[in-house]
Amino acid sequence: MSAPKNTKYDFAAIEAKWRSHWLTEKTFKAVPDPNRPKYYLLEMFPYPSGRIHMGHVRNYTIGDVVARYKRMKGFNVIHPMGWDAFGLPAENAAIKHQTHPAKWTYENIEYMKKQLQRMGFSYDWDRELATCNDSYYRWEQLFFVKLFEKGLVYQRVTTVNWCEGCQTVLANEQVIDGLCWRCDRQVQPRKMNGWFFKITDYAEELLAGCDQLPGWPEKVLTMQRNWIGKSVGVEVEFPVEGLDRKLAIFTTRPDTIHGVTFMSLAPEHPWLAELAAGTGQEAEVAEFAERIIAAKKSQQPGEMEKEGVFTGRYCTNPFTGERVPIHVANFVLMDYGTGAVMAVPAHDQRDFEFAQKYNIPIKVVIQPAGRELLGPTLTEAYVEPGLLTASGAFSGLESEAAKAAIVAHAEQHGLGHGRINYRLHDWGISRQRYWGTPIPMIHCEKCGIRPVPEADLPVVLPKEVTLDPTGKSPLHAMASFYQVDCPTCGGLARRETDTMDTFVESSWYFARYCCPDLTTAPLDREAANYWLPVDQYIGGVEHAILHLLYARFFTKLLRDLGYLTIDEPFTNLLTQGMVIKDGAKMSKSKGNVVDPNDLIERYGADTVRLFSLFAAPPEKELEWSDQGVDGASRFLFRIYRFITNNLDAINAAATSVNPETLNDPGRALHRKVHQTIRKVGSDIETRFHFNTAISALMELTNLLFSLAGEEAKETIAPAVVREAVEAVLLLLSPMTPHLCEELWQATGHATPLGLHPWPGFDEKAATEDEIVVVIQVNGKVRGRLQTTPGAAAEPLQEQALADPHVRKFIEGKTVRKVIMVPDKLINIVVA
RNA sequence: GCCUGGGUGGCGGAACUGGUAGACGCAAGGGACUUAAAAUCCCUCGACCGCAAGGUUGUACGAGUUCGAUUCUCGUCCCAGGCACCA
Repeated sequence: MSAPKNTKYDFAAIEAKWRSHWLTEKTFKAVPDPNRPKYYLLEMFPYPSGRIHMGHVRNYTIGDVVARYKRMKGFNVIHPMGWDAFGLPAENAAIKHQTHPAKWTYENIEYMKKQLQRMGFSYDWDRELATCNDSYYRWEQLFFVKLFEKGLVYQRVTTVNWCEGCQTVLANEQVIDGLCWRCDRQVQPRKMNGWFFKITDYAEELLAGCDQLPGWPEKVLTMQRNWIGKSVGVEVEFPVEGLDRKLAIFTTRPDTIHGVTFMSLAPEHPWLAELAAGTGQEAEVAEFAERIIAAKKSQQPGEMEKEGVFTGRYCTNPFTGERVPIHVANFVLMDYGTGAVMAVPAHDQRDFEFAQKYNIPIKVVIQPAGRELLGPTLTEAYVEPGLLTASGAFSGLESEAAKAAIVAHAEQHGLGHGRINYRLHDWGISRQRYWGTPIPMIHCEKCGIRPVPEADLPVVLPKEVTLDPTGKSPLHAMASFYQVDCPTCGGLARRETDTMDTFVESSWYFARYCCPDLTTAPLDREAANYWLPVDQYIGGVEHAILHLLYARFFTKLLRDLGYLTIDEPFTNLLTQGMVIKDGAKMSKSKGNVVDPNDLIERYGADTVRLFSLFAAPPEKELEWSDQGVDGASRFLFRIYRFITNNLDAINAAATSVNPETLNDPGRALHRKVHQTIRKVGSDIETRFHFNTAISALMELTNLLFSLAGEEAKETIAPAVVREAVEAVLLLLSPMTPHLCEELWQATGHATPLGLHPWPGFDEKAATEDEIVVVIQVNGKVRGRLQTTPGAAAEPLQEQALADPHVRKFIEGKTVRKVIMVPDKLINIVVA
């Protein structure tokens, strides 16, 4: 193998060779081995949308480097890949192209799998799974039935988020700014029957767990904490005048309860008509509520002006006995707390604005230190803590103490009780579409809702269907599917025709990878105990709430069903940044999309991998640059050329270096080799900064080429050159595995690099024997001294003071002190 | 409005724990090789002053702490992401 000076290497041939080698040899097959430490590396699996995009390339390249690195470090690495294969795009594409979602999906999987293999990712393909396969989703149905029996799954009618475009319901997490997360259409409230997972039962544990995840980015944890939205407060009941009813409100500010001057109810509050009845306000209240509810359907939520109407009825403040008028207000939410709010205009900005608009009294009950507030002169609500005033027996207490005292009082006198509220709602998982996991439930008129008996599972999604162009699920009208016998009474019953949210599949796939082919149970205890939890999870931040919260929740569910023993699925999380081009996210509409296929074709997979690692640290955005790719490609060509042009010398060289016998350039290269091994290892290990690891390797090769290339002035020991070449190949191999394997083989190695141990470094060899110490005068660099590490301070200091250039800056001034930082600098302070 | 991040050359980005700011790469300019181009190789490259040695200045802006600040503290401005009538 020898190459003319300037040729490029045949990356297509080299990559094809190693690609098929890895596949046929099953180099990356993961087998449990109790004697070796395991390492579970996982990247978020893709939706098989057709072809991979640059985001996948980046995500999976980062993961692959870590997987390969950990393997070389001696870990038993599991690195699986699969397909998040249920979902709407398949159904929509099938409708559009007159095909079947399964056909579309499996064809995409086949194509994308080839693409991933072309990138050289070190997956154990024997563990591949697709969630649309009944061998996968059948277990999900089993979980569903078991959870139903435990009361963690239930059905109810509620107002849901309906997307007309997708013809289905969305979870709260899937509604972004009032728009559908997938098609950007305005979401509408609609009353519907649906299935829910009781995630709120786990709210507290999910929240507390955030403190047990030091390997997660703080940003993601903050987002999850906010989403769960815990607030501690009290529920108090206000008796309604003239009706045998008590109006319940939730508040986190019981300390302000003596300042209540009105009540506000949500427009959806079920008591409105009853409250207004007989007061003369009936028509106005009904009309107002209707108008506001209608407005919510078409308008994006946002800050709107506070508005309301008096219901004509009063209730009584149980603490003061005061009469409190009840209003309907547009800013009160029905689905948080009780849908009714006690209004304290002096200490809540919303209530303040409302009270001003409708001339409702403002009663100050909290006074700040050092000034006195008066209701009529307030310009905004005072929301900070302070001392209670005009609050009966509680006057004079500090707000925090007053909260506790007032809650205690309420509980003692039966006026209310302490309560914790969460912003998090139960997870609605019913989807009215076809391409998903059938919900294994049966509706019987006589027996009610019955789960499909375990022996009858799975409920297979029927393949022979004709899709309706509107998106309406064919299951709803498919008698052969929905007509079943009731498992309890045997009478005619109706099978549930909704399917599950696809986030259910992605909530436990990481566990199924431990035993993807097991047919007798969803999970193999032993395998799961060995491999789980995932040591490192890598994916986009866009899943910070949705997928990552659901997966944490499901892990706890499966633990409580006895399938898993872990509490948290992912020990460490890396959220990689987006790939952008010309400052914007790649998108068809902007026309700035880069197709990985074209790049692989033109530069080879190794170059594409190298550039995506080099251009930015993983958590930051990556600005794609065509010229940058050229640079990465040049670097690999230079390595190839150097090694092939010097192959005979390298192969003839001794395999160990004797530092004693080296000349200066030889020692310099030897030192650089060991410094580079140290730096690349720590850059990958401690912070995934592949960009600096690569730049260190570039420095090493630059030195190697200048000292041992054709322009070199002095010849250096071939053993050092060999050492340098081997270090470059080993250190670079997780990033550009094909080329490195090829050159590794060419330099006479029989075992593949992928299974070779990561090189160690010699601290002594890495130590500089000459260093430069900077001389500063008043913090400004005025000179430099060459010395050896650990040189004595005194003579150095003298040398510094004697330096002719330095003298110019000291002359005529007194030296106040001299600061010495060993092996770094000398700062002479003069005045 | 609130909560996170972040602001360093023409560009992507380096700088460990407060110690030589700008590693590495890209672009640009100059040169070598070539009939020519591509490729490759060599040199220069924050700004200002200077023939040079060298000096001044410079990490969004303004203060502060320190012998010394991109790094720590306070204030201001700007950008990105998340949440947003949650009582």
